[in-house]
Amino acid sequence: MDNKFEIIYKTLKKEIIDGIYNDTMKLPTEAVLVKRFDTSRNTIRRSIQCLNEDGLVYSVKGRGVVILENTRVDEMFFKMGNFQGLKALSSYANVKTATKIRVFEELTVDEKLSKRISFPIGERVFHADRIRLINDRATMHDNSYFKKSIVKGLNKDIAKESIYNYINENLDFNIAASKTVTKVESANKIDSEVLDLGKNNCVGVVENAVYTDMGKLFEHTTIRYIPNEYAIVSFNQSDKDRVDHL
Amino acid sequence: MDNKFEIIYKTLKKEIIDGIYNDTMKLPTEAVLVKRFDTSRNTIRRSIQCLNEDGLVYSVKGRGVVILENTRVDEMFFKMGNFQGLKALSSYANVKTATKIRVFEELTVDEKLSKRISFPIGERVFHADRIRLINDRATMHDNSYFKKSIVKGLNKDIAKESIYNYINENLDFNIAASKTVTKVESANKIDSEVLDLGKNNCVGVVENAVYTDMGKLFEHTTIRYIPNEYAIVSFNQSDKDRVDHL
DNA sequence: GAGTGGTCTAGACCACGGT
DNA sequence: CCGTGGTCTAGACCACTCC
Repeated sequence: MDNKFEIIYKTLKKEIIDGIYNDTMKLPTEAVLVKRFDTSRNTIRRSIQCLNEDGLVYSVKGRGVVILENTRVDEMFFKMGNFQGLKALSSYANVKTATKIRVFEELTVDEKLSKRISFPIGERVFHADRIRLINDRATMHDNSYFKKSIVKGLNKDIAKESIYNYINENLDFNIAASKTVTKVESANKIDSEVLDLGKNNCVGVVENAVYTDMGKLFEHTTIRYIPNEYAIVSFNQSDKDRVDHL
Repeated sequence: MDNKFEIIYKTLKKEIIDGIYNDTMKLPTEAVLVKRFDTSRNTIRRSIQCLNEDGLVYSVKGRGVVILENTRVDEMFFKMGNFQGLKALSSYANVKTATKIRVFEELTVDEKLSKRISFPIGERVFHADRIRLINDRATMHDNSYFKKSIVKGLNKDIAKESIYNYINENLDFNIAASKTVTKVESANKIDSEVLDLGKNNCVGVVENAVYTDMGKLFEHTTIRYIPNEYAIVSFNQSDKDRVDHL
């Protein structure tokens, strides 16, 4: 799985991290890279685009491809694909995780639920309400709905382990993308009951809508998690022109 | 500023939102679009890439470009460029905003500060500590550091208004990108003093490192904000292959 | 004006999905 | 097998930065 543009991307990435361009803080010009890698300009540009998405470089017309200074933030950098994008602030070493199932049931989406999770009224769904324990502390509370028509054969045992493993290994679709809303809210009665909040009376909330590669929304999960344990990292660019006007 | 690929992008975006493709939930094939817009395939692919970045479509090799189902999340969708990416949950209508300056000073980065904000030791910086009021409520506390060598001539009056307007109108660089860490933390003593937390004892925290288009880190801001008022929205894709191994 | 990245063209071949 | 998107080439012209 190593395309030409990926090889070039990885090569340049390593060189940037190793500090080879620290004198100029710029990449060589596209023309130079074309010659060096004996490839076309489009392929070079594709590689540079990858570096850009990583937050390593930024291109300016007429000036060149500038290398962005490093920050402490980079130490925490990662890509978030789904709810696991919530990276534990504590190191992963010596972490004991477990899942406790509060509810696992099958039900039909009514009007109220439909408004909340954007599934059509009448859709049959699996509802899984789970607590995530880290080192015996209840740090996360996941409330998930899966479309039965897509995630066939889901059951309590699978929910206790990894639903995503089950999908990857047994079902005929792939997970393509997700849309996420992140908030901070006052803790409600359930939060204080099921999460180890300690003295804290607020939670982080992530609402996550997940899509199959057929374009179908198949999962909606609301995660409520305790403070001081998780972080989300992202890289953002001033959209040079395009504006969102949905 | 309307390139060909942008025109096509906007056209297709409108058609998707208008539901023209709702029967198949797929875009026409690239070949069809090439003919329709009388352009090259690369340009069509560029337009589709824009739609993809908006979270509207997802391409699958051999199958086509699938349109993603809509969700309630889309109602809140927006691009976050810097700290303003914290979108107020309350509507923007009838909102009175104000800024109160707690501290404005010039200082030199020492070792402790350097570790926190990734500016080199000895760098001269402006330090602005500001409270954002929305409808007379203290909802956000910004603690910002700007490199003096880059943001020349910053002063208290400018900090009271918009530093970004000042940069755009008076300085010779542009803002390129930012890296962000988002967390939830227990409120500290200062938080309870300066923010209208009410009964809440936690805050949302955004750490933001901002870059010029010369690749220079020039601003570090830590925003601490009250619960229940702000949300961050994002679109994420399963990186088909590329993995981050910095 | 010289050099740089941004847009665009018109092809080619490959890998995967569905029939 | 055919149709689809993914990769890649080898050019062209334009817009911007910087000297």
